[in-house]
Amino acid sequence: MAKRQEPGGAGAPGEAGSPGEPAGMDLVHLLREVTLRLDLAGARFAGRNGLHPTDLRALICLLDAARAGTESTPGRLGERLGLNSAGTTALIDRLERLGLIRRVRDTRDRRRVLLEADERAVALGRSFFGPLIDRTIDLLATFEPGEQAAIRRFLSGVRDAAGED
Amino acid sequence: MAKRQEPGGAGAPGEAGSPGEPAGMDLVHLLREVTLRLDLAGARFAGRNGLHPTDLRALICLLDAARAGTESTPGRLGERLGLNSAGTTALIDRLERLGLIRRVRDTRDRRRVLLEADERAVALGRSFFGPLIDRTIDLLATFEPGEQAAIRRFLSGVRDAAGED
DNA sequence: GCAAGTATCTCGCTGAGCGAGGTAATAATC
DNA sequence: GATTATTACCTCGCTCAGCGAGATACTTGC
Repeated sequence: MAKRQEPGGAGAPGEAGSPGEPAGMDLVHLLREVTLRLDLAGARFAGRNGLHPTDLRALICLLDAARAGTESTPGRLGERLGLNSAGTTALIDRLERLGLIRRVRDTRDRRRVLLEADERAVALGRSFFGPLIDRTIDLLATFEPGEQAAIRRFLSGVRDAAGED
Repeated sequence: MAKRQEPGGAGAPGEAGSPGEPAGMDLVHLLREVTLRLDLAGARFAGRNGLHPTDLRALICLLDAARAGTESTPGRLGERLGLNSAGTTALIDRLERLGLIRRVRDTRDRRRVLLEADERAVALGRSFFGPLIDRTIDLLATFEPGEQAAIRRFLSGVRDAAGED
């Protein structure tokens, strides 16, 4: 499990990855590994709570939107998760059956359905992200403000780079 | 889409996120968003190439192992992806049917099957990660060495934090 | 009021992944 | 060196997430 003990600084300096790879490549692999680990952690948590990885991702989207003060609808959620309308309906059915969200008809445009996250969903999200958040914030405290800004800028850049095709 | 335009420094100093959230929380959300985007990019790429998200993740694992000089077996792959043995067999069947990997009996321990990635798999992996790698490396070039080290250390920390339960 | 457009849902289907159990090969015990 | 346990992988039957196609309900423009 701890097989990723890189040479550290013992190898050729300035070329931490495999020979022949451009410098900075190790960071790309690291980033990839982070996403894989977070995915697996999400899948484990989801399974433990009787839901699927997609369900958890959907909850996160809904809580995100709620926090940002944006209204959530099936259409938006499906688009954000890369699901078609049928899959989105099934997803929302599952979440509603579990009592995590509610469907509410929009009174202005009565074709639309608004999705409201239940208190239970908030609690569930917190119980998943809580420990991770604590660890991340502790970790973050070990960095200088300038370093934190660099990390922030880097992640923003990667986010934008991943959004493009 | 660009709704995440935070106040910057205009609000209460040292409290960049929503009110009531601990400082550094914005970075946690950012990290989450990065993983979501990378996941979606992977799913899109997978779909475009006639395979599933899991298939792509499996390929990445296999290529990783090959790069690290480690032998790959169904058991290890399944464990790494969180699949049980039946699912792992089906996964390997798919990849083998597509000509992306080969099964080879280990001559030392003839219970074991070694998984070899085909040249096509390497090319496929490159075509997916290539653009992303280029952008990331370009992005990375805009950081001081000290900042790069901070990013590296942060990602390592998150990776380890996500690995624990 | 009617046609066109939009948001969501329903139906039938495919196939990824699971649980249970089977088959070789190796290791341990006598 | 036969017997039992363990390891590594595979097969079978099933469930259910997600897809494509089409239906339904509502809004908007003429």
